[in-house]
Amino acid sequence: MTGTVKLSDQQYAIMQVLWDNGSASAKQVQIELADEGWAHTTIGTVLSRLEKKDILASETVGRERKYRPLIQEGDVKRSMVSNLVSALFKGDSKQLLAHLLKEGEIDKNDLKDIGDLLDKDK
Amino acid sequence: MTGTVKLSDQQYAIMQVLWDNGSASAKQVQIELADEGWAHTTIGTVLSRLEKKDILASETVGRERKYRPLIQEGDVKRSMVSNLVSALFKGDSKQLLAHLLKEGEIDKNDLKDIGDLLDKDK
DNA sequence: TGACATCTACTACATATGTAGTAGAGTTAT
DNA sequence: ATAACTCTACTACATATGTAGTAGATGTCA
Repeated sequence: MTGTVKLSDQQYAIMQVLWDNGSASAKQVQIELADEGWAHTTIGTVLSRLEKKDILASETVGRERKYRPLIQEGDVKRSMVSNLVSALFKGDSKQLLAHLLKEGEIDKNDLKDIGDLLDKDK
Repeated sequence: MTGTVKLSDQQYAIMQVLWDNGSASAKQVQIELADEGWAHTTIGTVLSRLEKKDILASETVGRERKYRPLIQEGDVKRSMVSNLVSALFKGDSKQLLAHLLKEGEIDKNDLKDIGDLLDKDK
């Protein structure tokens, strides 16, 4: 069981860098997330905390300390989306879909496109 | 601007009772959320905090203190879904839709049903 | 090798949240 | 009226998070 993982936006953004790269140094994270304007020490703190919670592991490779995710992005997504659906849509994903349509986040064509993709992949 | 509202699961559950009823007393909330097993004082604390943040208002009506939401459920949903899509799906709602399909949360028939509904409503 | 640059670990502090006890005001039943 | 009950306000405390400074370890360049 992967259990329920829930990350803050900040934590997710940082994990995203690790996922995208397989693993990364604090420096790399800092560079890729430069837009956010977080102090490098802030990134370091968040990384340590995630390590303490076994969400990632770190090891020194040569002179670099590499941070490596211990959980899969897909698992976290599943867990977080599922959590949102439970909390906001009474556990009914179709209501989320309906919401997306109603808010114009997606439209009928998107539905159709994805339906077509499914047919093809099958 | 409604700004960005983000509620914890617990806060959302409590607001949900207010939204469903227009407004409600702490007692009512407590009863409707009995399953959660929260102490009534816990509900009270959460209600006060939400009031302090102008997410709800309270007024004494007769001998009852009624709590009334100051923000709409739709706005909170929009805001929270949008936040999730930004954080997890690079802001692309279609990716969320794809995720739901991939995880089997919804299937092709759901897509079709909703598409039909849209046609009808139009 | 000594001054400087890097990087991580540790410390610090404010806010948010989960959780609930206690006190005090008001209500009610006998 | 007085004891019992109800309800909210206040207090309390632990954990999580956002944010970042400082110190100490290590690496690098002149």
